[in-house]
Amino acid sequence: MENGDMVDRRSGVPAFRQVAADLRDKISAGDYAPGDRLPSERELVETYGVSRPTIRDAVNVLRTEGIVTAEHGRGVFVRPPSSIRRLSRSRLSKAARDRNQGAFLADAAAGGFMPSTSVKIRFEQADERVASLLAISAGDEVTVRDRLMRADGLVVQLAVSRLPRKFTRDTTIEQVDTGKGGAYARLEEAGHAIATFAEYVGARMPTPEEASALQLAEGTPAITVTRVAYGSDGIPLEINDMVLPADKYELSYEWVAD
Amino acid sequence: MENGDMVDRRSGVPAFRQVAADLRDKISAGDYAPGDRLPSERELVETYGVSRPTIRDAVNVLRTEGIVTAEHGRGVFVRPPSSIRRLSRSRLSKAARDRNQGAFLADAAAGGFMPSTSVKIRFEQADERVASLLAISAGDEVTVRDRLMRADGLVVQLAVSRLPRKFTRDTTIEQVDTGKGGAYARLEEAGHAIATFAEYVGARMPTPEEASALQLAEGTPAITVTRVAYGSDGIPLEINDMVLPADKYELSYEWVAD
DNA sequence: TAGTGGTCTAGACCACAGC
DNA sequence: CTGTGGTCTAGACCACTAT
Repeated sequence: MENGDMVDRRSGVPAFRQVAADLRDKISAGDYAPGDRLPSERELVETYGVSRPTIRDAVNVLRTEGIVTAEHGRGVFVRPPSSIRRLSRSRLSKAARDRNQGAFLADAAAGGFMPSTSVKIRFEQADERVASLLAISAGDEVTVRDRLMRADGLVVQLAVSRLPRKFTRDTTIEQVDTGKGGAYARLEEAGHAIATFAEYVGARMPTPEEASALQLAEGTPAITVTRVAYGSDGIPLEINDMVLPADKYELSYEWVAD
Repeated sequence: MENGDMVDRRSGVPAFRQVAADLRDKISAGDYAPGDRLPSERELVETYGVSRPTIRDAVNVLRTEGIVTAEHGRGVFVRPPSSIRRLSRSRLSKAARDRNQGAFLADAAAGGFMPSTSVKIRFEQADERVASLLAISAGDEVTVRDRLMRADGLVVQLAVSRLPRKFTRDTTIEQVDTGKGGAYARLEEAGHAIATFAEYVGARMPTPEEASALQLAEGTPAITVTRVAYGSDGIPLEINDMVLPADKYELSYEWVAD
C-alpha cells in the first residue's frame, strides 16, 4: 500500500477491501509465506489507520477466500497449500474390486493411507431425483448405505449409496459387512454385473453438517460426485452420492479420443 | 427459534450463529421460499433482540454459504437454485470437432445457447507445472491461447490453453482464428493427431479476478478442470486450464466397467 | 500474565432502489 | 422521500494460547 500503508479514503473502494487487497498482494508476493503469522489485528489497526471491526472485515474476506485461517489465541496464518490427493475415477476395475471392498479401499491402497469406514444401513422411499436416476418409481423402496470414510483417522469422504431394494433383498448388501468384493460382487452374484459407470461432478459450499464432519476450514468448498452404476442391460443398479473436501482431492479421468 | 425468536444468551453459541441457524432452518423449511425477501436487517434486530452488526454477521454466514444474496437498496433474497448445465466430457468426438471450433461450441450447440469467445494469444516460458504436464523443460517456449467464453452474453468459462511452441510454429494456432476444426485440426494436419485425453477436476474459491469475470455471487466456488491432450505416441500436445462457475455447471463422465 | 482472536453494542453516515 | 443494505467507529468483555 502506498501512503505509509494507510487506506485511501477518497478512492471509493471500501477500506476493508483495500486492506484485504493489500494483505492478499503481500501474501502472493511472498512477504507473508505459507505458515507465517500475519500481524495481529491490533497491529493492523495501527498500520492501516482503521478500526478493529474494519480490520476483521478485511481478514474475513481472506478467510472466506480460503487463503488464511485464524486460530483463536494464536493469530492469523497464511494457509499452506494442502497436498492434493488425486483420485483416479474411470478405474473401478473388477480386479481391484475383487481384492477388497470397493473404490475407497482401492484408492487407499494406492494412496498408502490407513483407511477405515463406518456404515449405517437404512431403507427409505425413493424421492424424485433418486427415482429418476435409478429408473424406478418415486416411493419405491431403496436400500441406503450411509458411509463415512476415514484416512488415517481423519474423515475424508461422505458417501451415500442407494440401490433399489428389489436388487438387495436376501443379500449382504442389506448388512453392514457386505463380504469379500463388496456390494458390486453381491450384485454380480445375483445376476447384475456392473457394465458401465457415469459420474456427475459439481462443487458447492458445504452445509454446516458437512463442514464439521469433514473438518473443513472456512472457505473450503466441497466436491460432489454422483456415480451411477449400470448393468449390462442399461438398468441403473446403484447411485452413490459422495462429498469430498475440495482442498484434499482432485479427480482424474482419462479417455481415448473419438 | 423458541423464546419469541430471541437468542439464548446462556447457550454458549454465539448470537450471530443462532440467528444464522434459525434463518437457515426457516429457509429450508420453506418459511422463506426461493426468491423471497428476508425481513430487513432492522426488522431482524427487533425480532432477535441483537444489534445490527450482529444481524449482519448472521446474514454474512448465509451469504458465504451461498444460500442468500443481498441486493443493495432492495433487500436480502433467498437464492433460487440455479439451473445446472451438464457438460459431457469424454465426448470431444472428432465429428463434433470437425463441425466447429472445439468443445465449447459443441457444448453450445447441444445446450442451445448463443456462444461467443474472445481470444488473446501470447507466448511465455513454461513454469514448473506446465513443463511437467507437457513433458518439456521448464523455460521452454509455449504458445498460450487465453480464452473467455460467453453464453448469451454472459461469461461462463475461462480457459487458458498452452501448447509447446514447437508444435504451433507456422500454424494458425498462433493466430486468433485457428480456422475450421480449431487447434486440434491444425495439430492433426501437422502430424499430431489427438489420441487420448486426461482431465483433472478440482474446486476452490475463486480469486477476486475470476469472481468478477464470471460474475460469481458470494459463496459460489469455482470448478477447475485441467485437460491434457496426448498424441498417439503418448506425447502431451496441449494443456487447457478451465475455470467454471460451480453454480452453473456439472461435469459428466461415462466409462465401461473393467 | 500478556497477547491473541471472538463476540457484541449503539450508534453514525453513505449509496442504492423504488415509489 | 422512505426504506434498504454497505461501511465504519470506539469502545467493551470474553475465550483461548503461550510464557
